[in-house]
Amino acid sequence: MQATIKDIAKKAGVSYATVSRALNGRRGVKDDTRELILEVARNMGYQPNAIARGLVLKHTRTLALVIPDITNPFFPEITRGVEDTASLQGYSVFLCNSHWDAKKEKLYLNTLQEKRVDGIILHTSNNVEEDQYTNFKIPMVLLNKISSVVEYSSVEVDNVRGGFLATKHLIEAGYRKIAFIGGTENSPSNAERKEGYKLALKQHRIPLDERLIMSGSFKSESGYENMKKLIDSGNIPDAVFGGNDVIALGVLHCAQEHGLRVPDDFGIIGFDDIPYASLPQIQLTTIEQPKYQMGRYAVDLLIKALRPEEGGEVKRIILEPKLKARKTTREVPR
Amino acid sequence: MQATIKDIAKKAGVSYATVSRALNGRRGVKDDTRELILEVARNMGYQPNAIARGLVLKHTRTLALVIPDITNPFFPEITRGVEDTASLQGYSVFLCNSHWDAKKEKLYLNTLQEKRVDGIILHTSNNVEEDQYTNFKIPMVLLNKISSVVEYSSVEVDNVRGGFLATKHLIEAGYRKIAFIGGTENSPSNAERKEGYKLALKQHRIPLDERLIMSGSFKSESGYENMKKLIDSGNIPDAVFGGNDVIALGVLHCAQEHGLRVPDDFGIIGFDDIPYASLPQIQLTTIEQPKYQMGRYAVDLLIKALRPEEGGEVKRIILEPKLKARKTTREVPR
DNA sequence: TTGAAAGCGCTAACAA
DNA sequence: TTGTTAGCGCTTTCAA
Repeated sequence: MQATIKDIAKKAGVSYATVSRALNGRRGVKDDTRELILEVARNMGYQPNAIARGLVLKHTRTLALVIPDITNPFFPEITRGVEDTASLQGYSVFLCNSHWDAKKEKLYLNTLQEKRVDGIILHTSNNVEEDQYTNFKIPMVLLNKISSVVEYSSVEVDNVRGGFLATKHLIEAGYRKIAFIGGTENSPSNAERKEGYKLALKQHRIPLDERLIMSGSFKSESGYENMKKLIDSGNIPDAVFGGNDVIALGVLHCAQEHGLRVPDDFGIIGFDDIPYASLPQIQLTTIEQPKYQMGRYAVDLLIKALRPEEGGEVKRIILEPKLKARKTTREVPR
Repeated sequence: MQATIKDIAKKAGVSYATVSRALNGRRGVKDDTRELILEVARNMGYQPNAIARGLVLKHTRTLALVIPDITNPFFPEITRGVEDTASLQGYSVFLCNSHWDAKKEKLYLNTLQEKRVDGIILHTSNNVEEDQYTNFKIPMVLLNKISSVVEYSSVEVDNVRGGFLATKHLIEAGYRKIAFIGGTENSPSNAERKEGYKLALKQHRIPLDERLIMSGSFKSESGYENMKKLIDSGNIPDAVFGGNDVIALGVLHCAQEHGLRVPDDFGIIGFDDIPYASLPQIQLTTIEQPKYQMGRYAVDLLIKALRPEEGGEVKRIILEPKLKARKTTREVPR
């Protein structure tokens, strides 16, 4: 059994209130007694019971990160950003994988409330019901936009701008027949990227061809399939903007299989800048999201919201996406 | 403020012990009162306080996973295995990144004890001091071998066998001058893989050339550098067994840069089978570790150890590594 | 500077 | 079947 404050009190011959004061560095304890108590505590290998403390203090110094799937290469860096920052500020973090499943997500949110975490960082699975996050009692910050009425603080990347940047790069590199192969239809991020795509085409007076706009899921196979459809249709684009890197890699694979020469005859750009993308054998041109920073900012926002003076207020941090021109697109002439 | 058991008791006009009984599905509560209580609880949006419960029950239904770095592609799948399994059994899991730093690891282990997690799954950073895990009060299972005297349960892959399999494959594919480019010198896993390498050479009567055995770190750059050294030395191998996939990828990059034709003139095999490895553009031959399963088994082992009847006993689960022959080695004639 | 005591929200032993 | 009560390990108020 672990030593408690009472055990120390007995051994040191003081009341346990004094032990608590000494251990917590509160003032109003004579230096001699403090030293004695600390000494005794050390000898007994005392470790404060955070559960008992949490019960009276009403906070647990615990945060939670709820994401769809840590196995998806987009999330580990965010997770590191979250964990590093939380740890620096004295918080531990629960990791929960929702498996892109709204039911599972809801279940997690519930247990996390029961465990009385101080705050939650959530990257929603899509397909979420409107009332999913209503009457929620714990501070929360979002890592992606949800279309719901509820308003939470969030840190996001400017997806419209990202989509615009991607498409503009393709155009400047001389590609003209540009397709958008996106992820899930009902994902707000996906919709915004598509919007940026349309914006860029318009600005450069390239007519929009609806047959070149596809959607599916945020997976490699979806990119492959959609690219194949495009090829089979005979209406073959000379470049593709993929809804994310994983999709883009699927497209790339399909393009190469069909003998399209990348980047000379066919350009491809992704979104996210997952670690794969920069591998020397891949060198995928993409739009970078500052993933680690997103995790970092989310924690900062959350911890600020924990302080009662600052609570309540909804803040949004919008981060800038950045073009990473690599080898799957032609060089832009200058 | 959240509703408590007392609030429910008051509203339902019963004692709060009865409420506790009803809520926990204990028998000895009249059906009518139970229904009433459940109804009231639902209306008040009651959520049990896991902290208070933990204080009296002396367990928290939480586990912790301590790994070096979730950003390292080897860990996300293990993590999923851990989290999925834990969640299925009603446990939440803390994620801690030690950054390959023994000090930080120790710090984490300490806070985790204070938070009274029920058990810990640990993949140690190397360079760990002998007494790091001694006088430790919480059940723990290890994901890699530590050279220390302390004995913990563990789930490991048979690294000697893995190293043997890798080298044997290279030999059977017709390569003769085979180098081992490993990770950190003091990593037990690394040492075991090297041992398997030597074993295979010996069995096939290929003389050991110590100049072909290199070590460094488990990073891509380390593989690149060591391969470069080999090339510069003039003593160029016709195949390399990399200490892990990331190293192997570095070696591959270097080899390609120097005009070595893979796999015809130069073969390369890794270890781990990280997600990158199977990318169509990479197709790295490697030794697979059952990562997800390792996480799963670790949790099973840990939860078993939590039950007092089964506690104490040290168990080891040794998993079989498997060859994944892909495109960076020649086909084995049959 | 120190101690006594209440109370955080819950479970469980005991009594009724 | 239900209620009373003690106690989990701690912090904090109040009094000494």
